[in-house]
Amino acid sequence: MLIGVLSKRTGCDIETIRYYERIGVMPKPPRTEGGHRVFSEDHLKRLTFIRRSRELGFTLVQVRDLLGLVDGNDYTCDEVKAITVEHADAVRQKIADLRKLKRVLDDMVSQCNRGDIPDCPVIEALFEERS
Amino acid sequence: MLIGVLSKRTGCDIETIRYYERIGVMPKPPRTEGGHRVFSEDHLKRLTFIRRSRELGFTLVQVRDLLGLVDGNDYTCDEVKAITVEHADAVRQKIADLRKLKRVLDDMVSQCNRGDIPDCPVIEALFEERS
DNA sequence: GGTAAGGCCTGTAGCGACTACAGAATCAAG
DNA sequence: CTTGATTCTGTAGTCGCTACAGGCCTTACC
Repeated sequence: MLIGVLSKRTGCDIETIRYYERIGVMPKPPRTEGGHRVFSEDHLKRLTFIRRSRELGFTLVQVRDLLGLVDGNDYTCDEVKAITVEHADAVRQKIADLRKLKRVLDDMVSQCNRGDIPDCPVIEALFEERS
Repeated sequence: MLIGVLSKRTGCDIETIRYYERIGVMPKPPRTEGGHRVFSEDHLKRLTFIRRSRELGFTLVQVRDLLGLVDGNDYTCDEVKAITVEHADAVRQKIADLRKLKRVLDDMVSQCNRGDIPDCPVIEALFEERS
């Protein structure tokens, strides 16, 4: 399977696949005589794992860690769980932050009902130091 | 006021202030004979505006747009509102995405109660293609 | 006036996770 | 054998900073 096929089957951009190889999360595949990469089903499986992890917001460092556990083949559920829980916590924190932000933005917008006159309350709010 | 003072009064890192000047969101300040930057209260006001906007998650491009309106001095409330509403929408979308994500992560973790044995359900889930 | 400590300067490179080329080589189909 | 699609390498760009290195300037104290 050439890189274009792998790309289509995983939904992962060709450039990104090559990038993953360059940084070492995907192994270097064998090549044709002309130098084109040839991928196997194992490669597909691994790339799917990476994509899925990224979709779930894991960083590439975390993906590398997870893959390290999988590759070592001696991982325990607890190790994996630890990485996942840590990530879930980070997501929870981010959601909380964004909600706070959203409230402030909505507040600002709600004061904005004066149509086309200047002296916008949003601008004034942005010149304030805190909230 | 030298850059260190401005930094302390705004909470904005010195390197960042210089970066803002480089990309043109902060104006080039006058200098001492020796070449040190000298800032005024206007600079402080502008930097506060930038910081606050960034804290609220506006991109620097949006900040530039907002500043453009302020600088032009002929902005209308509607123009500012449009930028803010657009941003608020993006934040709303991001929150929704993260919540979906969090549910998946929590689901995965909740299946993870087998202590120190291998065969982790999280890993298995990551090898799946969708959810 | 001398000196030492701190602050400031420029320029460059790095982060994360890609994305976007240019210009050349290779492959598959007809 | 030719054509057109695919793939190759290598480099540079994105965003919003951050982190140096190796200097110069300023200020306070003696």
